[in-house]
Amino acid sequence: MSTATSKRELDHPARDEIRLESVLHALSDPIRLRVVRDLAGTEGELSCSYFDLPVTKSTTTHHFRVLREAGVIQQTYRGTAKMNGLRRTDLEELFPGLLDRILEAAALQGARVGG
Amino acid sequence: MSTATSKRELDHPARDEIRLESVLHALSDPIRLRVVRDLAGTEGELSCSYFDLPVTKSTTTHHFRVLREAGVIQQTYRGTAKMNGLRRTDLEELFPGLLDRILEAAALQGARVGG
DNA sequence: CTCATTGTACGAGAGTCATCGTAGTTTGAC
DNA sequence: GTCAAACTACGATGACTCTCGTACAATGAG
Repeated sequence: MSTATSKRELDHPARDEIRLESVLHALSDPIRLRVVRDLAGTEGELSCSYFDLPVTKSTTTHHFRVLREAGVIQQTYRGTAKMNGLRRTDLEELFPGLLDRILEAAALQGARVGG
Repeated sequence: MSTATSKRELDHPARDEIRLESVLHALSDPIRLRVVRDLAGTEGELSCSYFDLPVTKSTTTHHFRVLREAGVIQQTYRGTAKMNGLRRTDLEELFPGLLDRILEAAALQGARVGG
């Protein structure tokens, strides 16, 4: 099969378990904020290897785990790849408008600073 | 004089030096988020001693400094007191709507969880 | 089966963070 | 000058974070 989902399961917090403080902490790291911005600019999901981050693979794994455990992204295995998607709906229900404002703020700062 | 401002000066980042990551990090701590919520609910400024935080005075000082250095609050001495105010205008110019959304998210979570 | 791709687990190191206690400074009131 | 109130500075401690390297596991292609 071409896009089978593995039995390997990953722990995600339920929607009601997502804490604002954890989300803000997850997004306060430049690398993770960049990942989230890339995810937000894409329809669907992206594999971990899609991102060309300035850190090693182990560190990349770490950052994606922080995002997942904070409830910002949802991860699923597809073959050898691990696909990542924003939990837009959950976040929007819990914290209306928050993600969009943060993304907008990041874009504004990027334009200002030149990142 | 009754409300003189001391010569003791405190370092604040200029508006253009405020970084989104630092603001998010500053707000990702429960105690600091609570302080900011209290400040947001008040017209004008509040002294450090106004807050009844579950930590010692030294730790309180630490948290207010983090908030100040991130550009979230502005601090001035008035007598023996140190007054704290949100940098609403600066934050609104840099990151439109961000602070309000975070405050709203915190309020929603507080209502949900019961904080 | 073999192999390359993709990501994980583990341990370690350097750094930062939240917290405290004690001692000290600054201010205003008396 | 004396004193209390408000806050700071400093050092310490334990926890957590970001980073890495090496070794390992799961998958799909050949």
